Amino acid sequence: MPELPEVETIRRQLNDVVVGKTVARVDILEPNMFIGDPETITGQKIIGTGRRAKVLRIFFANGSALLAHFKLNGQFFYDPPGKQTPARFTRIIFDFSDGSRLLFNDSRKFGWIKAIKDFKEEESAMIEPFKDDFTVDNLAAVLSKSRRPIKVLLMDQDKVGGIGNIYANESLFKAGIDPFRPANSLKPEEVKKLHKAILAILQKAIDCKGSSGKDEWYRQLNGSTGCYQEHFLVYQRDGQVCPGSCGGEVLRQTQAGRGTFYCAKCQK
DNA sequence: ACCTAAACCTGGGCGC
DNA sequence: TGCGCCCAGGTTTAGG
Repeated sequence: MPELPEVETIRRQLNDVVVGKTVARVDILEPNMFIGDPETITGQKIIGTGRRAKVLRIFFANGSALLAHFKLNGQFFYDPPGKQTPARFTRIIFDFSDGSRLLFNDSRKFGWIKAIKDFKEEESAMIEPFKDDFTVDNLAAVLSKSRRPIKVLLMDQDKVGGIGNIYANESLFKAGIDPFRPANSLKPEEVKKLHKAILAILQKAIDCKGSSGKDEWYRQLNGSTGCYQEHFLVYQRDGQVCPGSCGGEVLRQTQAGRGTFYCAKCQK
C-alpha cells in the first residue's frame, strides 16, 4: 500500500480504532523489520496518528512515536477483541490492553516499523500534495531545477512526497504531459495543469480508499480492497485502447527501472 | 548532477 | 504439475 492515498486511508481508519488504546505487547516475528526498541512504546497510550508522504505515524503519550513504511507489499490489519484474522505473512503484532490487536504483514519483508523515543518533526525541502507548501509556484520551482524526466522527478521523494508509480503515471496522463519530458521544459500552463491533475487524482483515490491493482496486495485496515483501480486510465493498461478520444494505444516503457504507462498521442 | 543495475525478498502469472 | 522467466505499489547503494 505504498502511495499517499493508500497510506492516508490506513491512517484514517487506524485513527478511528486505536487512539486511546495502550500497547500491551509487541511481538516481533521478523527482527530485521523493527528498528529501535519496542520497550519505547510498550505500556504507552496512543494519542494520535499522522502521515508524512508515504510514512505513517502513530503518536504516544510519552512523546514517542512509531513510524511505518509499507514499501511494496506492507499491510496493516486490525482485529477487534476476540477476532483473529487468519493472515499470511504477519511480521509484527501489536497487542492492545483491551484484547484488540494490529498486524503488520509484508510478504516481501521490505517494509519497516521504527520506534522513536522523542519524536520531532525534521526540516525538509520536500513539498507534499495537500500540504500548504504544495502550490503551483513551488511545484514550478522544483521542476525548473531539473532536466530529469518529469515522471522520475514526481516520484523523487526528496522533491515531491507521496507520489509513486501509479499516481505519477495517472497524473501525467490526465495532464496530457509526456512522462519523458525534462521537468524544466514544462511551460507554466503545463505545470498548472499537472498540479491540478495530481490533486484531483490523489483526492479521488483517497475517496476510493486506495488502489488494489492486479497483484491485489493493498488492503484496507479491515481487509477490503480499495476501488481506485477501477478508474485507472493508463496504469497496467498497456496494449489497451487509450481512454482519451485519440484512438491510440496505451504503451509501456521502462523508465528508471519502473514501468511507465502512457499514450504517445495524448501526452505531449 | 545524472543514469543504470542491483540489492533487499517473495509471490503470482505466464508460456512451454 | 513443474520450471523458468518476467513482473511487482519502494528505497538505497554501488558504480559509471
